[in-house]
Amino acid sequence: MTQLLEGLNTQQQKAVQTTDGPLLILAGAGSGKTRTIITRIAYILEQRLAYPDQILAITFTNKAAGEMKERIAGMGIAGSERIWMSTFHAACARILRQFADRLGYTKRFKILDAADQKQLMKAIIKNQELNPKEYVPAKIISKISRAKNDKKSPDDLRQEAKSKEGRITAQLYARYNEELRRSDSMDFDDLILNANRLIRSDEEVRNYLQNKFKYILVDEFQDTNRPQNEFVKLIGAKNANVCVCGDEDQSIYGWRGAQVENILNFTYEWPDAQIVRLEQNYRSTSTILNCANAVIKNNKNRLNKKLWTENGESDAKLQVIDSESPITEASFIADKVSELLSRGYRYGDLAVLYRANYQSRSIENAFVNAGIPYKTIGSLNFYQRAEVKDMLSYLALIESNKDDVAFERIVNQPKRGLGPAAIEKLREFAEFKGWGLYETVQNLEDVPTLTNAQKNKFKRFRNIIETARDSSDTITGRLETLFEQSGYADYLSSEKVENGQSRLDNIRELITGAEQFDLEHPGAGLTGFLEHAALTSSTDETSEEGQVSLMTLHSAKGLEYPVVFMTGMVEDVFPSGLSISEGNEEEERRLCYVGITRAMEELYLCSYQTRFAGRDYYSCEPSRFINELPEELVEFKNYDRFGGLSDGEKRPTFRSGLGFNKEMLLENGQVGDKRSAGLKTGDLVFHKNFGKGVVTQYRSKKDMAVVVFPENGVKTMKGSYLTKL
DNA sequence: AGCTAGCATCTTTTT
DNA sequence: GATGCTAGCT
Repeated sequence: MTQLLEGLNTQQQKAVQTTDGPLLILAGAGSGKTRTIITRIAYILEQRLAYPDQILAITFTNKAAGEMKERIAGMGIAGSERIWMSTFHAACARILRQFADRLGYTKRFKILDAADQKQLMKAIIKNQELNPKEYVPAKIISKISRAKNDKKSPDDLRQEAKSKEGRITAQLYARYNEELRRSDSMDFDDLILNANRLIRSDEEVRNYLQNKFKYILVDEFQDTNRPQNEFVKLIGAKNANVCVCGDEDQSIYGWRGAQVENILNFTYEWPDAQIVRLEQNYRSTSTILNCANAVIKNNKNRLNKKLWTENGESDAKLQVIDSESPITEASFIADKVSELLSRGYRYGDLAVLYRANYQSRSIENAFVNAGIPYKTIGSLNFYQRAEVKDMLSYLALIESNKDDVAFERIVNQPKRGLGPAAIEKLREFAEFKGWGLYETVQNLEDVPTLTNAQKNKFKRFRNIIETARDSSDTITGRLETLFEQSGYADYLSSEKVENGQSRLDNIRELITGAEQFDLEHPGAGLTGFLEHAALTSSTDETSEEGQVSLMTLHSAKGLEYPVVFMTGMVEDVFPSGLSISEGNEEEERRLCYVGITRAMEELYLCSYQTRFAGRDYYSCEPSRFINELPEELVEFKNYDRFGGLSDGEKRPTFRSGLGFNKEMLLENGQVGDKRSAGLKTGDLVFHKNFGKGVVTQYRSKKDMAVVVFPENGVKTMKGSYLTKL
C-alpha cells in the first residue's frame, strides 16, 4: 500500500499512521524522530488527507524547517513547498501580516530583535531619567518578557509590585508597550500573543484558520512556552489533529519561559490523545547511551523513559581528560583532532561543545595555530553584526518613518555631526507632535529649536534615505545606493576603521543575500526581507563538511556527530554557577544529557584545574556530571602540553574550593625592573624556579604575564622574570 | 557641540 | 577582548 513505512520500527509506524486526533510522540534522543515526522507528513499527503497548505508544521529553528522541507521535497512529494513549515514566530508573523490591520497595526509592522529591544529600553530608561546601571535594560526586558508570557499587563505588574523597583519596572513596561504601538512594532513575544489575540477575538479569522489547518505538528514541544501552547490549542481546536513531539529530558529553554508542563500535561488538555513512545536509539554506541542514561536518571522531574539500543557495545569508553587550563584543554583537542583525522575521520565529523560562547575563544586560538579548519555556529548571527544591522536600519527607515530605533542607530553612523544635542531637540518636538523621529525630519521646517546648521545636516540625512527609496524597486538596488550615499562605504574603506575589509565583505554578503532573497521570495519585498533578517537566528547557520563545528550545547540540540568534545566540564562553568544558584540544576543536567547524546561513536569530556575570569584566577573542581558517569564506562586521563596524555588513575580529584586572585599573586611577587620581555600568548618561557612554561595571558602595559608551568601550576608574574625560549 | 581616547566592566543559554 | 561610558580635547 505504501512504501513510506519501510524501514520504520513498529512504534515509528504507529506514529506515522495515527493521523486522526491528538497524538503525543515521546521521542528520546536519536530515536529517529525527525524521520518519523517527515514520514508522517508525507503519509498524510500521500493518503490525500490534506493539501500541503493545510498542514502546519512547527520546528524549533528555521534551519530545521528548511531541512525538513528539503527532505520532503526529496521524497518526490508534489507541492511540499506549500506546507506551512516554520518556527512559531515565523508562522505567527505570516498570519499577522495578513490580518494585522484588525489589531490596529499595519501589514508592514516591524519585528524587533533582541538588540532592538535593548536599544529601545535603554532609550526609555534614559528618557525617564533613571540610572541604567540600576535598571539594566537587558534585565528589564527579560522581566517584561516574563510578564507578557504570564499574561500580565503593566497594570497587573504595578499592582503586585512590592518595591520601588517593581513599580518602576511596571512603568517601563507600560512605556515600552506604548512605544511599540506608536512605532508599529512587535517584539518576539508579541508575535505569538497577538496571533492568539487575533484568533480569539476575531471570529472570521478564527474560522478561517481553524478550517484551513487540517493537520498540525509541533516538534521540540518540550521547549514551547505557554502562549505557544495556547496557539496550538486555538488553531487545532476544530479538527483536533494535533501531533506534538518531544522529550522532557531535553527541555533546556526553561530560562526563556519554556515549560515542560506543556508536554507533561498534553494528555490532560487533549483527553483523546494517543501516546507513542520512541525509545530505541539508533545514533550512539551503547557505552555513550548508558552514560547518558546514568546522568539523566539523577533528575527527579521526568517520565522515566529509558533509551536502549541494538548498537554494539563499543570498545571506545568515554574519555575524561583533565588538564591545566582552558588553553591546555584547547591544545589537547587540537592534538586529538589530528589523531582522529589520521584514523580516517573528517573535520566535519567532529564537534566541540561548550556551555557559553566565550569558551570558544581558547579553542579557536588553538585551532588557528594548528591550522584546523573550523566554524563557530550561533555565536554571532550574521544579521546582528554591527555593520549589517546598520544597513538594515537604513532600509528600515525606507520602510517606516516611525521606526525610532532604526533612526537612532544610524542617524549619526557614520558620523555626520548629528550628536545628542541635535537629536534631543528633534525628539522633544517629535514627542510634542506624536511623530516618529524620521517623520519629524521629513517635516523639518516645523521644528523651531534647531539651528540652520543642524537642519541642513538633517536634510542631508533625509536625502540619503529618500534618494535610496527612489533609486530602485529592488532591495539590492536600494542597499547599494544607501551604502554609497550614506558614506558608509567610504567609512569602512578608510584606514582608521578596524577590520574594514571583513566588514566590507559582510556588506557585500548582505547585498548578495538580499538578491537571493528577492529571487527565492518573489513578492515578499522589503517587508519580507526585514522580517527574514529579524527572525533568522544564529543557529540557522549550518555546519560544513570540511570544518570542525564549534557551538554551545543549546545550539547543538537536534544535531549529531561521530565524535564530540564537551569542554569546560568544571563546576561554575558547566554546570553554570549562575544557573545553579537559581535552582536550575536539573535543567543543567538535561543540557549535559543533550550534549552526551549528540555523540555517535566517541565522546571526550574535558576538565581543567584553573581558569581566569575577570581579574581573578579560580581553581576548578570537576563538574558534578563527571562524577555521575559509571566508572566502568569511562577512562580518566591527564593531559599536559609538554608530556601529552598520561593515565589518570581515578577521577580528577576535588581540589581546594577557594580561588586565589591576582592581588594575592602580586603580593607574593617582587617588583621587577622595567625591561619589557615583549611576550605574547603562546610563547614558551623559562623561569629559574618554575622551569619551562607557556604564556597564557600577557598585559604589556603592566608587563604582567600569566604562565602555565606544567610542573608548578599557573603563576602570574612580571615578564622581566622570564626568559623567552 | 561633537568627537576621541582611554578606562572600567563583565562574560549563560536565544526565537 | 568587546562594549559602554566619561573626561578632556578640538
